[in-house]
Amino acid sequence: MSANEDETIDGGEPDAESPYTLQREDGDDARHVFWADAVADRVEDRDPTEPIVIKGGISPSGVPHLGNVNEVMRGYYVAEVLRERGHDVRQVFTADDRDPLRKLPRTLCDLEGNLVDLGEVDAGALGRNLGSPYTDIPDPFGCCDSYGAHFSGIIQDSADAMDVPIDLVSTTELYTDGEFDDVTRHVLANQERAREVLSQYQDKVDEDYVPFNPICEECGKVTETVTSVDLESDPATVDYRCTDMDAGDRTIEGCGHEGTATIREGKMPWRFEWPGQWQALGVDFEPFGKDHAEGSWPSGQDVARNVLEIDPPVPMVYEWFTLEGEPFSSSEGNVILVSDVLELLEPEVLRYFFAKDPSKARDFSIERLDQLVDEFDRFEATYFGEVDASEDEQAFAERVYPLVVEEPREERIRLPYTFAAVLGMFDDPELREEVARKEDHIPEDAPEWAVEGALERVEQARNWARRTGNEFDYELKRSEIPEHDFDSATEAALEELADFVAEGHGPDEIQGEIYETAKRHDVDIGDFFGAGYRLFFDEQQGPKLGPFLDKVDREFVVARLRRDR
RNA sequence: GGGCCGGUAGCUCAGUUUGGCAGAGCGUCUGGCUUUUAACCAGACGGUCGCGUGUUCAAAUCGCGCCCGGCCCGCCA
Repeated sequence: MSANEDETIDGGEPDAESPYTLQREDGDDARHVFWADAVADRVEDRDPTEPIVIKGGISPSGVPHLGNVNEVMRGYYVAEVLRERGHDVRQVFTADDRDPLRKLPRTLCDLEGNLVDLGEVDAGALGRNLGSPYTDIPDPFGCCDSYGAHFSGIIQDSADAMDVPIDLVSTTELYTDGEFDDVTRHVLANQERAREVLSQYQDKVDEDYVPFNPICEECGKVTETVTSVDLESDPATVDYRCTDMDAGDRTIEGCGHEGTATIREGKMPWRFEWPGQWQALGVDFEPFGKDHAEGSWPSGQDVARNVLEIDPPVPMVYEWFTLEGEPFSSSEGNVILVSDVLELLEPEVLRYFFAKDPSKARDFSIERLDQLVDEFDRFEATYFGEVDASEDEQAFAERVYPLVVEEPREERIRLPYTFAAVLGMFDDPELREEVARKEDHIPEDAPEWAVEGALERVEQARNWARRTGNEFDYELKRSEIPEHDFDSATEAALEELADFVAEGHGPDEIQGEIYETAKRHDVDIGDFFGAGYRLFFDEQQGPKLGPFLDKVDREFVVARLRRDR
């Protein structure tokens, strides 16, 4: 915050601390190749008490897609850097599960991450719960304690799958367990101050605004009309009337009930709840998406300083990324979960993706996933000094690679991703290994664990090829011969090639014979290969044919070359 | 309309704080691997660094103006 010395703390003006932390490094700070080091410097500048607390959080409102993983991974790297520097760090993740359901999601997902249309669950039950906190709504899948618990659980699973230790904190529990008592009471005791501060950011804040929304004991909905506040009770209470609530383009009707709720039976509005979490949890750093940068953050840090009288955490805005060039949208089906991604690549590749500069907008593309994996492979090879790389690349790899993988091990083997995809056409693991060795992708003396690790990628790359249906998705057309139309010369050449294969030759001989046969019959070599790919894959291109024909059972190959079956 | 972030090769991205020859990988093309088809090797092609302008010996980098995309400026999170 030393870049802007002139911030005003007179209460009349919003403070001007920019959340674009990565753009505001001070001249006297060391220059870092890794953004998390710059953030860690800023955290240390606060002289934080241990453990240092790093937070992320989302509202468990529906399908937790890959974009939400920013909330976990960005904090994780800062946490790891601080741990490296000898600090005790706690990474918490709040499930903001006392938020009310404001509209019906069109798409949900089960615990395995399978997308499920709203129509396939009890949509009526969900509809009756509009306006109620996520933790009070029954799980539409019936497998968890509540709607909120269902989606929080998926977030926890995602973090586990990426090997990131988080303390998942339920915001509902912060209220019900009384951990929010002090901060809620403080805000209510300083209502006027609270109104004064927030009114600078929200026009709707007027004389009647009370920064607490009780849950109606009659209908269970979060409601907004508080008629009086009693701070003498313990816990404090509010009287309320259950009135209509605006929710986007529609209104959620209140039941009209008049009652009393304790401050454990409701919630603060987000603009206070967020800073309240900073205080109750002692947060030192929190990354957030760019949607918060010009709205919640300015008001949040103002509330922190001038209502709660605490220092807000070090902020960091991250850019959103897109999926195949389009925004994430579960209703449009443009969504992908961590569990989906981990069927396509290793966790460390995904961790690498989140180690890149958070201030850059990026696209995550399944179609071109091979580019990301290749980039990771190069990053890894750079760390081990196996490729020529620029100074910048080297410096980045040296600094970041150890944080991305569980343990740097030089003997690790990475099959090139597209090669692995092609190997996926063999179901037999031994065959995969044999071909990979033959093509020099596995060294003679490779340790067993490294070979196993390398072959795991075959399964993932095959999933990728199948999912995208791309040019690496070779499927041996075993059961039925593909449609074909060859001239007589080609047919004669195929006969001869069949005879050659029937005699029993090795992969290299078969490869050579393909050329020879084509030449003898005056068939264009490219066309002849094409005929082979047509017969076996119903494609125009394919894997190197000699070794392939050598691997598939001979009887079938001979018969197929003769077009017998 | 106002504020903020982003825009670098066909694609994915480094490089922008602290000005110093425009970079990498992939793709493409050419050649090689005593035979074009997952691989490998060598080379080539590929750029108005969104546009304009100012400062400077020197600008992708700094200033100003503009264009495009996104986010925020109601509510909610």
